[in-house]
Amino acid sequence: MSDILEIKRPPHFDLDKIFDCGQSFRFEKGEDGVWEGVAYGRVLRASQDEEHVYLNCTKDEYEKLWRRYLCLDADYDVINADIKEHFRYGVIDDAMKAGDGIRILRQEPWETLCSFIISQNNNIPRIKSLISAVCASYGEKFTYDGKTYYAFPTPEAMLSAGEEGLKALKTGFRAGYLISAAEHCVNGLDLCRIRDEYTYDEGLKELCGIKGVGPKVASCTLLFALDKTGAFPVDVWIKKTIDKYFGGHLDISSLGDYAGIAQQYLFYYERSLR
DNA sequence: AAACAGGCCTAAA
DNA sequence: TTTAGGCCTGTT
Repeated sequence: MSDILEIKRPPHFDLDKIFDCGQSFRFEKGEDGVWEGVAYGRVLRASQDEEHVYLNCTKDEYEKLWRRYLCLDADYDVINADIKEHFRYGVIDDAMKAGDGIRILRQEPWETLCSFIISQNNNIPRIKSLISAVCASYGEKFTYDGKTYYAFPTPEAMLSAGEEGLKALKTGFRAGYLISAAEHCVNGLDLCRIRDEYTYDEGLKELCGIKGVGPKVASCTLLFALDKTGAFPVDVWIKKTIDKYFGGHLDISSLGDYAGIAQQYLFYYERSLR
């Protein structure tokens, strides 16, 4: 077994909500209560109790990668206070209470883009199984702790899989969209540059230039991977929320720098009512 | 059986 | 510029 790093569990941090709120698709909770998944080409195992969070990494790896990935570098008291200032409707209080503990992960840009391309017109179990199939077929295989895992395929690997190769995995009409995204990335589209140098609006415009990427997929990529916490993805659940609590209209530009985190609270809350 | 699932594209007004 | 159908596949 590898080293286990123990860190103090901060307020507003709950692995169950983080991995179950719909932002990521490659983590599963084991019988032992440990969340396991592959990100950035490595296996992460994470568990928690009241006081601590436990991670299968060294202090160095934590500082370099997982601290940021898990968004343990952010102060959610500050973020939550900002959200409360920007939302005047009562539902936000219920949503923040229900969703307390969610953190917006910093996922891999390319993987996130593809994941949300795959998500369209699809349900979550199927999204997960499609992503898993794409990784197993075209991702780099590696071994960790005696078990086999697959990284998410690179844009080059996705391209060489070809539309037919992806369709064989039952991705359907999304296969062409994945190829389109891969072409953009292989031909110079630098997602990290969108993260580091572009505004939200510039990033949205750039991503929507990819065939098969519209406002929803683009804003999910901006929010879940490219550090644009102001991005506010509107899917069917958020549409429902807007109709139900906001009189059918919501001026997204007035919601502040953390609108996307509020969106995730609202999304989680509305789904919890099912 | 028909509708729907964490949208987007295309064609047509 | 906005609005309806259609789309791969699977589940209810």
